[in-house]
Amino acid sequence: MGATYIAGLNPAQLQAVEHSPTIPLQILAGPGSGKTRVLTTRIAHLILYHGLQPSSLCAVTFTNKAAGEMRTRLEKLIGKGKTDQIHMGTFHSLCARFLRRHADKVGIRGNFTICDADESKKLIKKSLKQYAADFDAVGEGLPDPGSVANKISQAKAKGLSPRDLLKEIPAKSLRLKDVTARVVAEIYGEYQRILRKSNSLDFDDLLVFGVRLFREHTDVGAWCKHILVDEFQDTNTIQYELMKSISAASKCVTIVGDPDQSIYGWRSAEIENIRRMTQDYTSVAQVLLEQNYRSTGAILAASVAIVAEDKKRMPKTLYTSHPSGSRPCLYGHENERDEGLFIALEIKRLIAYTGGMLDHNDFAILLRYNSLSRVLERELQKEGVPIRMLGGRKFFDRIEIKDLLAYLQLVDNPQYVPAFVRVINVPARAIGPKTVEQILARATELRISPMEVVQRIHEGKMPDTKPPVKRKVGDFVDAIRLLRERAEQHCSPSILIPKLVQIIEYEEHLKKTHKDYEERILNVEELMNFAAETETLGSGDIMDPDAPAPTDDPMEDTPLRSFLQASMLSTDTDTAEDDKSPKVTVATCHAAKGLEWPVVFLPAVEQGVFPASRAEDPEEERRLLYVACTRAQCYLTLTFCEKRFMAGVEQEKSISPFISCLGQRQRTLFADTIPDITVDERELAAKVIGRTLPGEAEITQKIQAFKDSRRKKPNSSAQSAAQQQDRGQSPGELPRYEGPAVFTSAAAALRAPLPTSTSSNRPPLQSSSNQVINGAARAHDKKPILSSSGTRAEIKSAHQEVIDLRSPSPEVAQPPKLRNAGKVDLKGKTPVVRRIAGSSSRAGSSPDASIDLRSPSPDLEPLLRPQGGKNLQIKPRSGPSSAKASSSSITSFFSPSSGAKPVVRPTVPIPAPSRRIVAPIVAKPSPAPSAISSTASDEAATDTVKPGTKKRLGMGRTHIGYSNKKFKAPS
DNA sequence: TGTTGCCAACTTTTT
DNA sequence: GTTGGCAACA
Repeated sequence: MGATYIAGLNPAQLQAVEHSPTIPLQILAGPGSGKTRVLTTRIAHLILYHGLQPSSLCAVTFTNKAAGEMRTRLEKLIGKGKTDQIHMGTFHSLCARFLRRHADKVGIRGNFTICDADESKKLIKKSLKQYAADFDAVGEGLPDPGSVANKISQAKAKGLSPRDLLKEIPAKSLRLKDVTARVVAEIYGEYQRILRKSNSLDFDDLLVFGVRLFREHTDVGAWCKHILVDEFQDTNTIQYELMKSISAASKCVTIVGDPDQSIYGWRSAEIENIRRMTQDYTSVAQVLLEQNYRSTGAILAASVAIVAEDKKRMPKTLYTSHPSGSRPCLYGHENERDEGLFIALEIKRLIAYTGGMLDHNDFAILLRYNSLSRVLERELQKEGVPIRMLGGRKFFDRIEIKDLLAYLQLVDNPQYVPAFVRVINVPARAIGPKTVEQILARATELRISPMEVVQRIHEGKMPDTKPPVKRKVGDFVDAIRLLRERAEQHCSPSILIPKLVQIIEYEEHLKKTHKDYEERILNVEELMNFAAETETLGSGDIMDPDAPAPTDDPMEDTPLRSFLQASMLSTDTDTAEDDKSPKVTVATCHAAKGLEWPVVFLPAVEQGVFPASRAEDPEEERRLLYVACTRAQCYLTLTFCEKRFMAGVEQEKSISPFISCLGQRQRTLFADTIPDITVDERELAAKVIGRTLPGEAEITQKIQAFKDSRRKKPNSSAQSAAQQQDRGQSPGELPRYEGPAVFTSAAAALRAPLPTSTSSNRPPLQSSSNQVINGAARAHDKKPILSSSGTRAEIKSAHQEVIDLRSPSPEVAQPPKLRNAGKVDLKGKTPVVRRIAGSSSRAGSSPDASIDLRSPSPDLEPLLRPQGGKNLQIKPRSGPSSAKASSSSITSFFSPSSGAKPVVRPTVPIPAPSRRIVAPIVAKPSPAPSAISSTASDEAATDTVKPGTKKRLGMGRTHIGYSNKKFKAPS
């Protein structure tokens, strides 16, 4: 059938799209294999070809962002009208939608408030205090409320009730484990009671009640003729149950997933669900998408090598039609500052050497966890590399935002206790914790909400209240009442919020209580923008478009409620950013799922980070690294440090076992030098990402400009000379910096047993256009070409000048002494002033508000950060022989048998290599054997959002506080 | 009751 | 390097 929307699909993709709508289907899709495209095309096909009503389809994604992306694509395929009718969203948002409508069927009210993780943790913490004695009895302190919250969440994800938990615990046991389990079960019960009393559901409850709703009231899900689930490998038990109950009538399911990319086990995701589905549904078909359209062969090879070390993994064949390209770079640094600087300079270098074909939007730095971003951000800022932080609910977690939302929540749902507690004394009304406790106790006693209590006090209906309290709560009660009247007239939040801010004089409150009030006021404004945006998006996005629902509850589906729900269920990743200037994305590996960038950096590929020291499942960590690596299209750089500050302590680090276990292959899969961006290399990159290079003249000019900028660093020569002498070096001498990648790989190679399988040991440097990476080719695959022999890596003599500029680390390595000295001088006993993130360049920021002592003035800057000067021209590094010669000394240093604490560096300094191993480059990749023209398929298969193009990232807002530090690029 | 300052603990990932 | 909790004071 020659429908245009299926043009350009490869055979496997086509098979998935055209698969019978009545037979359950599993699409197992490797990274970059076009799964989102297949999913959306299948939806279009179900509607356009099979004639299914859009409103009879349910499409579930893992994040709002993915849902948005799917929506955009579908609108292009089938138009906005049809797209809007599809039930689309995350499991959570779908449940929320249906629960609003059918709340009464599961014993809740339609105006329930979604309790966020923060508030539930507070509730749990409060409950936990009552159990101090229990833990005292076993000689322990109270456990972390977060861990209790986690356990409760896990129980819910498995569909277990408090009673179910209690059943598993031996009665009267005094073992810590059992005491904890018992307390958790009891707190779980109490927590649920509080939530019910507050007319509130937490994230997990949305699913729990959702399952209950669909399972017990089959009519609620009767519309569903086909359900499609994305990222199925990350569904947990309750989500699986939800899928099952929604599809109970039709039994028609399509899932897309990749067991290799299962990274949410910690959130109770069950890879097992894939197998389970084949049992629960009859005659489930499987289609494998194994052609990668995203990455170069070398990147895919290295990524697959990492994940293939998981022996329990189902082996599969991934191949790419892209050429091999340069190998991912594995680069070591002395510390995280050097690492950050290296990344900053490498970003600049790649932009220059591609003549600006790449801009900042094309770069991502993916971190194992957020706190790794701190040093990195600073170094990037110093080098003027603009970044955006991606992910988290940072915006909605801000004090000022939570305060305002709490007011609105209270307006919508007066029973919601967490909001009441939060804002009863905001702005300060002299109602302290004691009074609040009394009000709460009163509420419990009278079986009414605390809001009702203060209303009665205010109205004088509560006789035994002391007069001051009556006076104090007056403003509060009036404010809420006024807002409620407006809300009842369906007044939109974008009007309500300014009104609220005005009547509680919130800006004045911020000025009084926060030094950085300006930022916070801007955040408040941003909240208004967000409100306006949700309104224009239309309620169809929030509320169920199906069944226009003339219910008896006049409060249902108010703009306010839609807004609150959107606030609770969205991450700021989903929301717009108004600053469209190109920025480097910094994100966690988890948040990067489903995204891709031409260039990806992966800092801290170290033991204790990959895998994270607290990680429970190392294989999941391995997969996480795999997911991160496979985000890269052209260039991938893994870095690690010898030393890193963690939790305020400097720790010796070694390279991640996920890399070192590769043994010999580490050297064939990864380069220990940064890629040499030759003309060929540039062209290859342009082809992979489907762009056109600027002319060579322009490129040459950009390169020259970059070189000049590295040479002419103001104030640098004197400073760096001083710096060098400080380190006992004479000016002009190469600082002691040894490319640790060399010695680590050497050490690792000797430590790890050699791989036995010859096929897996094959160097990935083949010049075929179609490359089998791992495992055997399947029958239905296009026959990939395998270059016959393990091609010897071509050794190119380095282009000296490029090397000089390309190796930024030595001349800019931080002398710790000097840095510390600077720190002490500046900070000393000076009281710490809260940092105002990003405000320094903002016009109108009041100069006396606060001073950021941590980012010194330009005059001090050179002292703290010596830059490479012209007297620091880098000598050619010595050749491979010397690197080899010194490997033995390093080996002993890294040898696990040497029990002594490792010294920072080997006694014999190892010069970094000038040897450059460059993967053979295919100038013109031949078309894939089976007839898909690479241009068509390239375009066809993009299954991800290109950062910076149409995607909207981050709440482009002034972020304050920990890990919210956004800075502007110095102009 | 509000404010300040110090100390300690904590840093995995998210709907 | 940041944040929250707690104690001491206004």
